[in-house]
Amino acid sequence: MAGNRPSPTKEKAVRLDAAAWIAAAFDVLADGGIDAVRVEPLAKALGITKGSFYWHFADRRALLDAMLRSWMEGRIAAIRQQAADRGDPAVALRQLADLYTRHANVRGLAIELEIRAFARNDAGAAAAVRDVDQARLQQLTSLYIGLGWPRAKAQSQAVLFYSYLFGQSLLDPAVVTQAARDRAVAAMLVAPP
Amino acid sequence: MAGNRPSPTKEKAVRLDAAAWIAAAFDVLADGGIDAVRVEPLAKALGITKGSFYWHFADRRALLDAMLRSWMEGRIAAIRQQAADRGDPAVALRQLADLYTRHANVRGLAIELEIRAFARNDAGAAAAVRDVDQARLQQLTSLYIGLGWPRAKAQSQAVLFYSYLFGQSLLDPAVVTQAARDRAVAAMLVAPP
DNA sequence: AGCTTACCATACGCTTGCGTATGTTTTGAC
DNA sequence: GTCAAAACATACGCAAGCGTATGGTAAGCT
Repeated sequence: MAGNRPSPTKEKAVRLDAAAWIAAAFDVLADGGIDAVRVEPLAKALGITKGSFYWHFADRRALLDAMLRSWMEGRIAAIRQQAADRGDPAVALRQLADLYTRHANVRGLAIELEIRAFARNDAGAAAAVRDVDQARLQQLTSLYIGLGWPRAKAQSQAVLFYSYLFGQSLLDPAVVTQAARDRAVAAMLVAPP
Repeated sequence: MAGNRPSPTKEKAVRLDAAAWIAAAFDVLADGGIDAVRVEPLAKALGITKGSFYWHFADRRALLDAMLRSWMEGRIAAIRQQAADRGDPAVALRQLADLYTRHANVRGLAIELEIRAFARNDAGAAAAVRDVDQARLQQLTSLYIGLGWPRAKAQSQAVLFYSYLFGQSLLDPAVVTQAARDRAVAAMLVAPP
């Protein structure tokens, strides 16, 4: 026949690797949740068939595990990155608070929340979340210690800070004013006792 | 044949109503998430066929909506109940904190978290969650006002308190000591400024 | 050029779950 | 007891997705 060549417009017959599948999977995860990341719809979204998928992955579970590993390593790398920067602990805490309370990084937050939802019913996801939480809480604790807090209180304050950021991200933006959010953050960034 | 009467042991051919279906649906919701509440498995768990289900409900969505309505009305009724009690605001806050941070009401918390996860991808669920949050935040604000806080600070403190409870409930119990949780709660129950 | 390997397409069988259609049985009113 | 309505059973068609099997094509090596 005539017009049925592999690239009708401009796509030059892209060959995909596992990373491309994972990236696409994170896209549908961000809006749709873990149950939306299915291989056939994913293949359709990528303009390819699932023959490719089962070349790169053993099965659907392998993709999910790869996503969890990728997410975990990314988060922990980000922490090490930030820990290495060694700026003022106060501004570091404020930056973190702003990142989560002022709707920057919407996609990252969506992914995080979906993974946490997944973790409620999946041991592997729960392990990944646990490790990330542990690393972040350690980081936050050391920040509070850097501000002059005694160890025990720095730890509980880190728990408070961290828990608040996630809890608040679960609330509908309409029910809480930005001013209330800011005051709540300010209440957690008080001077050490 | 011989032993094939409708009730082999003691079940006396229970007739179900919509409420029974909803109750069973909350059970599988609590562990399994919203995608686990499917009509055929639900029927099997109830020892009945889906012929019953489609008598009581138009379709699966109708069940989900009924669950959301039931959950929302229950939560708001609980708030009114507690608001009517009119005890000491301090003990009321402490009771709430204990309820969420000391693993009482595991099932209720699981349901709540799953509904919140559902709300991320469903407008109806989001509306229910929003209404409940609004009512609870109002209640918490009035409690803080009862403690002597000025209105604006009472509001942001309520946001802090409420967000913390949920954020902390997302954390793996293993990464946070109970002592840290208790200290975090204590930090939110300080005297008014 | 020929061969191999990586990557993708196609086609199939299978399971799960939705919703519908059409029987049966149970229950309460009379 | 009769009858109508309520509650459930049974059986079907259908679609979505998983995983497999197998064939085809493009790249690189030699």
